[in-house]
Amino acid sequence: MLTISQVTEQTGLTAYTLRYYEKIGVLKNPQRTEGGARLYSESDVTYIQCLVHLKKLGLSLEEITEFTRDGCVMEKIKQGEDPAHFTPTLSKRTEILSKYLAELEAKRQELDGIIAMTRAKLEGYHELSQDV
Amino acid sequence: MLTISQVTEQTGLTAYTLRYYEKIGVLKNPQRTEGGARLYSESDVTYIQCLVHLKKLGLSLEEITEFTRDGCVMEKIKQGEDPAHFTPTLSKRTEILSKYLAELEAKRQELDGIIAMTRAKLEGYHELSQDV
DNA sequence: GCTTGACTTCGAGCTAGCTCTAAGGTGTAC
DNA sequence: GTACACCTTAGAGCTAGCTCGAAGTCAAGC
Repeated sequence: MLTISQVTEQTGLTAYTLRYYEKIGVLKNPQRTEGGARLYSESDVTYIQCLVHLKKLGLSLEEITEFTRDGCVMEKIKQGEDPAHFTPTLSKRTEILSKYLAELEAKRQELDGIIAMTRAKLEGYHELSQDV
Repeated sequence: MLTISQVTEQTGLTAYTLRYYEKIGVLKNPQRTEGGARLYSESDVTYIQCLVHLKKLGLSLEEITEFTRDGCVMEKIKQGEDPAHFTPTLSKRTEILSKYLAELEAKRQELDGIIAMTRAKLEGYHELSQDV
């Protein structure tokens, strides 16, 4: 188990930000010491690192919460809770995830376009500096 | 030449936003009618559409301004201004663009990772719904 | 027991990026 | 000439996402 300052080192987020995320519900309440200090598990940290990745891709905290809430359910299933219990919502969750996947892939196409554009521009520069 | 409301249709930005971008220097001042109304050229619109793309990728307005300012110089060169005039700064500009390209490619790698993760999750769902 | 340092909460303050309101000007249609 | 749609400006207001300060608690070391 890690303290908040250890988590800041591993994730690049500040302690302020971690507490803020907790306050607004993006992070679930972590365990506490008897004295009340936060204790984060390895899986908490993994979750936070995933969150940071998604943020870098331009997703809002709200979108990330929606996105990863899904993952939590998957974990529950894997940890042995009866999947039949979830089956009614499973198709809905599949739908959400598929939608996200499509969005991510659109984003990637867009990104590829920009990359190609940038490359072309750079080549333009190269030609200029060689010809002149 | 297009009015501001025609530009909102073509770009998806509101008139408020377009004027705001102009105020903070993200967009250059467009032409005006005698009455003072803004008139946007086709190339203005192309520029704005590019801006919107970059925004979707999570770039800040500041980054976009830095990024696209570069393109303006390229256009000047192509329009016949003496490239020798620019040669001293050309290597600097190449450097900036290269840095951006590297960033974009890192972003793409990250995105690919997330896409793979999402696909794996979806497959997990599929197996569950078939097995149970 | 006292200092030190890392933790706590609460709430105020801050930046980016819009979004809107109010008050007024312009231009075309009837 | 007046109604109406559409434009203008300045500046206030708003949300997201932090960021910080103040005041206090707790555990370890001297």
